[in-house]
Amino acid sequence: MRGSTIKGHLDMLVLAVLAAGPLHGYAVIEELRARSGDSFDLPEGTIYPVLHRLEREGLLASVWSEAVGRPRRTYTVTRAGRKALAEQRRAWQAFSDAVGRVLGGAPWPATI
Amino acid sequence: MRGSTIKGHLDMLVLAVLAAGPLHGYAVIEELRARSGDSFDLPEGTIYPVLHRLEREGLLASVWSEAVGRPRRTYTVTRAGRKALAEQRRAWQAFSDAVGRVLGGAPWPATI
DNA sequence: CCTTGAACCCTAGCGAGCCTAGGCCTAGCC
DNA sequence: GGCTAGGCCTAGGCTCGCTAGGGTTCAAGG
Repeated sequence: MRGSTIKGHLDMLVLAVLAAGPLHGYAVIEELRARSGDSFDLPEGTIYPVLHRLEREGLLASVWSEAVGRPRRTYTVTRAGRKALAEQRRAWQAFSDAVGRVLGGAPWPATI
Repeated sequence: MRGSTIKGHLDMLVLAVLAAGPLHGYAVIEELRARSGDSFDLPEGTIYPVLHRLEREGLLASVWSEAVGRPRRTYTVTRAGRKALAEQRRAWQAFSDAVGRVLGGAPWPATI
């Protein structure tokens, strides 16, 4: 999954894995890779800025923990974050459905 | 559908509507809007550059026609365009499935 | 007649956002 | 000592959709 097919949906993906439980940044990358079945193999330079932005926007909160000398920053989804995630899931569904209709060639959704 | 959720998938969408039959640029916009159920309402400044690029890449071919004084450029999908579309459909399916797995929370696809 | 709006075409440049490419630290193994 | 894996970070590049502007003809309305 190269070339940024992901564009515009990354926030949702990060929020989704963190909604299942707090993780530190590096673990978010591994979790995304695992859940997607190796489809999403994102570089650190992609994830860290997203985490920082989401925290700045109040959708994530972070705490520093000390694990055997190594400092880690663990992120948790805030209440606002869960709300945003729910909204983004809806948007994804709408987008995905719309793409499906265009690809399917049907001018109107088959299921009304 | 604002904010470029579409990013990275627009080529596929344009190829898809043109694969159903030749259209001119303006009609591509209307067809995308119609098929998506008003989800994709793209400005001309988005579509025209894409059409030009796809033609430059050999995925589309165009002819100028004269319709009652108004010149039109009608686009057709080339053989290479159909091949690219097929590939992009596969990529979309893979992407969409991967997103589904991440959102679903399953580390492995439920349907093997 | 003149304006408005729809149907068509086009392009320069902005801006959001992902990624490349670098940098830093500790722990553990050879 | 050197190397890898686990962890953190950021400046800047590049891609690409979109904004904002430009043009034309035709039909309708004032």
